[in-house]
Amino acid sequence: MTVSRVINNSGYAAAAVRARVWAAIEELGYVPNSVARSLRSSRTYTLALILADITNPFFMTVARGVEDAASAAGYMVILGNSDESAEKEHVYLQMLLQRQVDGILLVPAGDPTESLKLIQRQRAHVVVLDRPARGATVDVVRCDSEEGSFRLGRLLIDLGHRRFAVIAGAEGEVVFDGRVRGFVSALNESGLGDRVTVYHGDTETVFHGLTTQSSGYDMTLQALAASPAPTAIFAANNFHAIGALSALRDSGKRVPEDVALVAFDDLPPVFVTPPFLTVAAQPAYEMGRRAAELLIARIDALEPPPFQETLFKSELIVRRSSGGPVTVVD
Amino acid sequence: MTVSRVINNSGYAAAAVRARVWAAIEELGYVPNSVARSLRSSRTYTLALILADITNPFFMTVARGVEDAASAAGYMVILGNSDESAEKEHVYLQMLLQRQVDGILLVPAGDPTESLKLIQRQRAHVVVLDRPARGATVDVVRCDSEEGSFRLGRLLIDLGHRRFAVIAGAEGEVVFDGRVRGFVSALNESGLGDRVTVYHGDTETVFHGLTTQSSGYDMTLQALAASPAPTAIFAANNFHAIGALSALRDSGKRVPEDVALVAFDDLPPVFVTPPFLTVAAQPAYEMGRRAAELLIARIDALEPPPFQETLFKSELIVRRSSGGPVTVVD
DNA sequence: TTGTAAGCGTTATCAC
DNA sequence: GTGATAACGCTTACAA
Repeated sequence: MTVSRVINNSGYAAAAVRARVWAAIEELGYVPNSVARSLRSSRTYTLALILADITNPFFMTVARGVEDAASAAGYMVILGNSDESAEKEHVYLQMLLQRQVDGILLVPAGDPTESLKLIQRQRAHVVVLDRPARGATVDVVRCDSEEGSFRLGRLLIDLGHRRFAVIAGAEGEVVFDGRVRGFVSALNESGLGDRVTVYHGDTETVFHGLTTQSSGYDMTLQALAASPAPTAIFAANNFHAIGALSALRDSGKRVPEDVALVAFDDLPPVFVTPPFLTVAAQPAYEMGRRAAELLIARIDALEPPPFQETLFKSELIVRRSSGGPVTVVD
Repeated sequence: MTVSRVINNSGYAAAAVRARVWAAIEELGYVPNSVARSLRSSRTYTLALILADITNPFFMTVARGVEDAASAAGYMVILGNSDESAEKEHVYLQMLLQRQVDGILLVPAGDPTESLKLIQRQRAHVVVLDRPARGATVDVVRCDSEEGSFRLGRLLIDLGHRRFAVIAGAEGEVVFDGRVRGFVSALNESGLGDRVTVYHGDTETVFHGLTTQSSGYDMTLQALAASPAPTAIFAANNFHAIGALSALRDSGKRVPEDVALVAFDDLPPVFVTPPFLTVAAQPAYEMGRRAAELLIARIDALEPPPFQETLFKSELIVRRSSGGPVTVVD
């Protein structure tokens, strides 16, 4: 007991005793057992981060933000890749709740209600990351994709484009839906709603690096074959954009001279030389950090603060791929 | 007790009782507490992965391999970024050992002996990843950088190059040293050892995305200013390579027509379109997976298998940046 | 200022 | 087949 008090620096302990305790700790190489501590205190100082795939540069950056915030507050982070499978997510959740993690940062694979119910029944804390959680009572940290996509649409319109293609993931995926909606509503607002064709990948291609990329490739070829062909393409995420770039190159189209290309989601600047794509970039690191901070604040809070949705704005980064003003005869 | 037996499917339990137990579990939403279980069994089914920076595409891929192997075996993974700081590594280690993780996958920031001593004193298991652990009794999983770099050197020689620059991280960093050594020894073998200048970044630039990139940029400018100027450059990692590409572009040099460029470490294909760099690529995913499998095998082993070093070969991927045969008058 | 008792939720052991 | 008992290592509450 005295040792416990010394280690935790709580309660009384004579200076002499304290010194002796530390000496003994040093000599014996004693390491406190946090498992026992957790059992007693029902606090593990452990968070979990469930995301689609750490291999996606967006999530990788989010993860770094989460980890930084967590470790600054003395928490550790367990990582899980759901691969956009609600079932995998469910399995992770089970394991995590058994482990009594203090909180979970969840990028939900599908409809989050089931998962949230599970989590909240165990009285664990959650923050939903990157995606909306309609009608649920949780903290949400995400980026306003709709608004970012809207601005990309406006940009293309202002440059003079009048024929558009959108290449996106499966219909019904919240994230893609928001992006498509934002882009299209910019067109609608200018009375160009009938000048756009939206291509959807299948459910397999949701955010999976190579898969999504090749799906982006295929859809771009389709779009280019249409008549009249689009003069501008909006790729709903970075993998799609890369696939689109390949397809355009293979079709002998120059970007941006022949076809303009804009995308949602930036690639970290280290990877692309020179940065080329015009994008609406999500503040991935900040999102991760904020989500973790929010979660920790909720965990530490004596009385639960009201739930809130933190909506980041994406940053419009205009680079070469969107090109300059064009004159479209149509 | 009976409940415990039913849940773990161990020992006797009448079918009727078992059914009643499961029914009750369902009804009450009972979730077993693995913290208590761990306290009792001194097994947490948790691994830790300490790496330099998850934001590095190499480590990100390693992490995915680790996570896949771990979750397949029922383990969870705690992630830690050391940022190449031995001190941060030490802090993580302390926390992890307190948490009684079953095993640690360590990409050591500096000399690993201290860390290994710490880990082994707690009777936790370790696998050292990506870097050698000279003279230590541990499992090591890494890639033979020296051999891969050697082959890149040979490639350039065979193409006819006779003036080389090497841009690398700080001298004394094991990883860079190996790569430089491999490359230079290829030159030595052909009597070209005096035709190479090796540039070293400072210790700040070890594997940190933007920092390393800009250091690669600077070193490349230096190399190009030398007289006679190199006709081929070897970048010791992917960030250096990207910095080199920028510097070459900004200097008006075409790659590979004016200067050939090869690099160690590939970038995942999603990041680069079209794949352009000639590289010695490490099998990052496989390395992570294998390391985790090895660690788990050791944890589960009744009697400890002998320690082993698993040395992967890097794959030589010849792409455009190395160019075709050249005739160097020198 | 220090130490005793009890309990956190499991499971190994052994009686019933 | 089932259940009582103790123990894993810690901390809260209270007694000395």
